[in-house]
Amino acid sequence: MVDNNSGGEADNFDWDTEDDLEIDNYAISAPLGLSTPCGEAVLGSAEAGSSGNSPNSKIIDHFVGMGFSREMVAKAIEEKGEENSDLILETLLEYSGSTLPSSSNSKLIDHFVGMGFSEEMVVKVVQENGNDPFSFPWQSVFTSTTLYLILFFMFPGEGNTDSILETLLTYSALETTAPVQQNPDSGNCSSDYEGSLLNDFSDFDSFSESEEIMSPSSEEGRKLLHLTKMGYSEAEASVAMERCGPESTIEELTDFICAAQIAKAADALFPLEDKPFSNGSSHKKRRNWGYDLLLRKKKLKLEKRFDEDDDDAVHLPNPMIGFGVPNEPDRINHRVLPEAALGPPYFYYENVALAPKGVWTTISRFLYDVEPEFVDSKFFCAAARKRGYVHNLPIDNRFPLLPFPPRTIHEAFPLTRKWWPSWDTRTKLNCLQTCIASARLTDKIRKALEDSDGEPPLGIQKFVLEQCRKWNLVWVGRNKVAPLEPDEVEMLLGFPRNHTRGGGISRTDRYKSLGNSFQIDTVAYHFSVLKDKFPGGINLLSLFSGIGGAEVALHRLGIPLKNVVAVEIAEVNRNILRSWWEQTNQRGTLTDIQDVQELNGDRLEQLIKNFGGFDLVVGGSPCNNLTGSNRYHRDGLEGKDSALFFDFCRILDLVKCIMNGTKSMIV
DNA sequence: CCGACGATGAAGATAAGA
DNA sequence: TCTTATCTTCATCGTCGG
Repeated sequence: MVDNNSGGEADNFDWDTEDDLEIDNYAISAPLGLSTPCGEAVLGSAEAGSSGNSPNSKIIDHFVGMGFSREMVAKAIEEKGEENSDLILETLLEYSGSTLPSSSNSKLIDHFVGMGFSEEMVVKVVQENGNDPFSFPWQSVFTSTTLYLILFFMFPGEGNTDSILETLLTYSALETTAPVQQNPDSGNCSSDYEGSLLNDFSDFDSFSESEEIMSPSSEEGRKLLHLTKMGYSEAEASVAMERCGPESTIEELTDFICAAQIAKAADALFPLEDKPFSNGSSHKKRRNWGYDLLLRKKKLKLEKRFDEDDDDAVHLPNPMIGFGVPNEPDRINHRVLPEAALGPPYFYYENVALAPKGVWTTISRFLYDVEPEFVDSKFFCAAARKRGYVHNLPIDNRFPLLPFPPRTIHEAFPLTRKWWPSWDTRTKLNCLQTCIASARLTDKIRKALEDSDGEPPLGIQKFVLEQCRKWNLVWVGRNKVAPLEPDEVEMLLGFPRNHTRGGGISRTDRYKSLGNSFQIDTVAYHFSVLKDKFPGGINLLSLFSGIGGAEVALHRLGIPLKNVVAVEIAEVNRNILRSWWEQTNQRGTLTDIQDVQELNGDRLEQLIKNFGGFDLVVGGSPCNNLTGSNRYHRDGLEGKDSALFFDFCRILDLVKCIMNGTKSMIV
């Protein structure tokens, strides 16, 4: 029931997220309550500067000293005059929708009070959970998606994302966007109260949805009233409504307000992030990135409706050759990239092509609106592998790795030819997955075939073919099919033989690591354009590097690897890459990092300072919540693992900011 | 605890047909 | 062009034996 209310009803309004200035302006100058006593640290508007010289600067300082933002104070004085300080204070409190800050309490408490929670309740929760933003009952305020994004990007590397997600999942059934109303009488939030609040929401939403003829002004007034009733200040509500448009729902508005509050609070709560940065603008961009992301996400949510009607959704090319593959006509040699997508660095993102609807639209939007290139690796080797690649590499003058790998099953496994029945007409294998067929299945197939002399009945043929396709079985004897051996998978994917063998890895893990990897020839074809550009070698940031598909592809192209930073969670995979690195006598340096969470701005800054910047950022984030093979948790990009895509975005964005900052300092 | 094994469909794209 | 049939899918979970 609750889910019905939080179904993300989206209305059409112009959400101009590209306007960084406007976003920054809002995040910095919007009246956000008393939650950020040091808010003036980020206040840099001309308005504030000029007010310092005015006669009332003393009184401004007085209120700023109390924890109000300078801009807010200036506004209050402008409205009420500077004579009556009580009136000004009252106005300021009205703006913030809060009570007086308690100077002895932590910033954390102030912040939540500023959000509309009763101080009593906040103190209680903070005492119970400690000053840990991850322990706060955020789920009562945001939808799980919004919450995830906010926590994820505002506090990178802080806390355990798994536990956040667990909490989110637990509460997702009770999802609500209602903030707990500040209630001086009760001071706590009973379930009855929440229920009535939710009813209010459903009433309101259905009302606004059905009554389209209603005049905008009265509807706006109604929403404003609703928001203020919920504990937000009038100023917050009106700014949110202005930004979200006249048809926005209460859900959108509350999320917007809270996101803005959190974005600002993050600055105040974690001054660590406020370290002086080489370039001011890039720093500012860094700070607001999570917020910007939230806006992008919201915009997308709204646009989905249009996409459904306008058929603007990403659709797959047939044949799936992307901008072109070797030995096929219809090649595209030129494209215009959005300006924001241009390097440095080059980036390259990969994931399964057949993801749930809307996923690739999201991926593309988050990666600077670059159109994905969908390629099936069956044009490069004997196995299918339908993947989407979003990258900003040039696409002219690509060349393939030589020699060409075997392109058909018979070329790849010549010894199986004599056992291949005429009614099995496969010439290509299906996608190489992470699991293989069981011995019992191949035994069952053998027995079914042995029952008949010569040509088996059509029913048996159909069953056997079905299983062969499903499990990628090959014929290795009379009536005998078998799954591929790990070294055969290595060969098909373009890895050196025994790449994943030994060193303590189990057979199951070999299949798993290989099944999750790049097809080298495909990726190398795309990377080939870099060879002329980096004759002296390349600095590579390899996220979710797995068994080192990107590294192997570059190496096979003859592009020297100077400095490689590989981020990979699985120890067996890190060992495989390290082992390959040593076996191939690499001259460069390989840096292991276990978790993408470790890669925050400071760490990246340090790495970039050491290497002079990354030339290429590669990543294929987990697909297990996207692939059709997943029976249980095909949850899309918000799934437990596939959400790591947003880490790719985060890190890529950081790299871009830091490198541009560094560059402008040098030049 | 680890590794092997078997059971567990739905969502879309694609092909075929009307 | 629209409907229908066919095909494919970087997987997860519980159990069991060691």
